[in-house]
Amino acid sequence: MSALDTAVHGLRALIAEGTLRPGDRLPSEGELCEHLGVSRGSLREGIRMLSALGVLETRHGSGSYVSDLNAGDLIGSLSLTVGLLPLESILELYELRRALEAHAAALATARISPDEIAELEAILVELEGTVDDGEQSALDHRFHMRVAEIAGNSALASLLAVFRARSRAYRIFRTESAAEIKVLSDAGHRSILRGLQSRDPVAASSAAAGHVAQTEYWLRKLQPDAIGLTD
Amino acid sequence: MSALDTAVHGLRALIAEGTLRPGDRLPSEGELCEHLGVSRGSLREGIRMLSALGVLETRHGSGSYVSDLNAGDLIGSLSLTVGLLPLESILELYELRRALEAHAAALATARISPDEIAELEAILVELEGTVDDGEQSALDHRFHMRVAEIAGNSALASLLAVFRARSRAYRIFRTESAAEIKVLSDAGHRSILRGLQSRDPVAASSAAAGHVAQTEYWLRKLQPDAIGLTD
DNA sequence: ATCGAAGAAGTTGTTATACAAATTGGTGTT
DNA sequence: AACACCAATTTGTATAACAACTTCTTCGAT
Repeated sequence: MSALDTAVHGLRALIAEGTLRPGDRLPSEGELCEHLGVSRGSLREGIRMLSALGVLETRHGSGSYVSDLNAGDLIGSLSLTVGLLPLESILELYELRRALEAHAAALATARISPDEIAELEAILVELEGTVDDGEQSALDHRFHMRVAEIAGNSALASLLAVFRARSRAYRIFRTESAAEIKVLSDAGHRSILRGLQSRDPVAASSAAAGHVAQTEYWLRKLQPDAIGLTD
Repeated sequence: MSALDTAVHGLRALIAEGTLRPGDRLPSEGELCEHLGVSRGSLREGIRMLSALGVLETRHGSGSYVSDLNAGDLIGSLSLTVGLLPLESILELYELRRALEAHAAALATARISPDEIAELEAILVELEGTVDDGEQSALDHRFHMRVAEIAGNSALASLLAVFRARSRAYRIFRTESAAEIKVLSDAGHRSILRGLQSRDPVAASSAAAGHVAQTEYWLRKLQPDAIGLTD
């Protein structure tokens, strides 16, 4: 077993067995080196691996701390890498997104409050009133994020946030089909909101699925044009 | 910007802009240090972060290589950390799993072949004939994994594999309700397979959703007993 | 007594150096 | 052509030293 493996497994074990709990500060690097029997360099590489995965957080001059271990944050650690996926993988993620957005919409119908309905309404009004592609993208993002948050499952919201972050890189609102896209996109959002208002989970989820499928269709169609900045 | 950030962003940029492609070997650590202007230690920490996320792979004595960048492998990198999540998060993941297994079953109805149906049938026969909890868990795992693979979306299959890996830690087949669980579990699997055989996506997906919901119910109910080995 | 500045101690961040361990490619022998 | 061997390259590991930051204590002024 390599020194790096020793460090990673050792640290992970300290958390898994409860010796270190979320929020706790790890012993200093010096102590951990002695405890695990590895050099400081190897230990630091191990700490970095776990911090890349969202398990640890390090503060310069203070120490390393165990993160709040929740599904949402751990899933969020994927956001650094999804930007590297090729278009083929993105389309796979769209298929997932379709199922997840539909599920989120269905869950949201059961939990949404009048205030939240008004909030979504306000977002849509603003979205329908703008033609700037950057604003459209941002408001579209906010609308879907709020629905996912209202659904009340942080893992679901994080997963959708990761997927959407990647999708936004392909700016379909900037293509020559932008006008047509906006009309159908606005209608799709309205349809989702109607489903939420009437507390009809089937209507909301099918509207969400249809909306994502529509976006996916445009992305496939405009693929050559849309691939712009990978950020 | 810290030296570590310089290293991570520098490496990521080399991949994002296409200078380094999947399968390529990175320049040696010495060259990268000079190119990025950081020390070897900082560079190595950066490489470790990206390898923890499934973007790079390092071979002792040979070099570091860019991984096959696909959604499945990147999602698979979560498997190291989901084992650290508390039960509360696991139940969130179950809700996701319910939606995803249902989606996978629906997709599978459209793509499954007669051979694959026979394969699933064989797994169920074996599963129904055993009472050993380890075998039951393994066969249950194989059945669901095959369905996810047949669905043809590697990101979906990986995500479900990650979730299921965590669920298996809570060995509900070993509780005092094992007998009752086995009867309903077997029936649930049969129901899913019937949906696949008849190529009825609604039947298959609702059977899958019901099966997961049933498992989730048992986990909630047996929570105190079931929490055994986290590994 | 309270507040604030200064400083000491502790911790992580970064670099440099040296050597061990593994792979790779070539070389020469059979 | 096959094999063993060696040399070069590369990653793995350890150690040392110092910089940068945080935290807490101490001390002094108000």
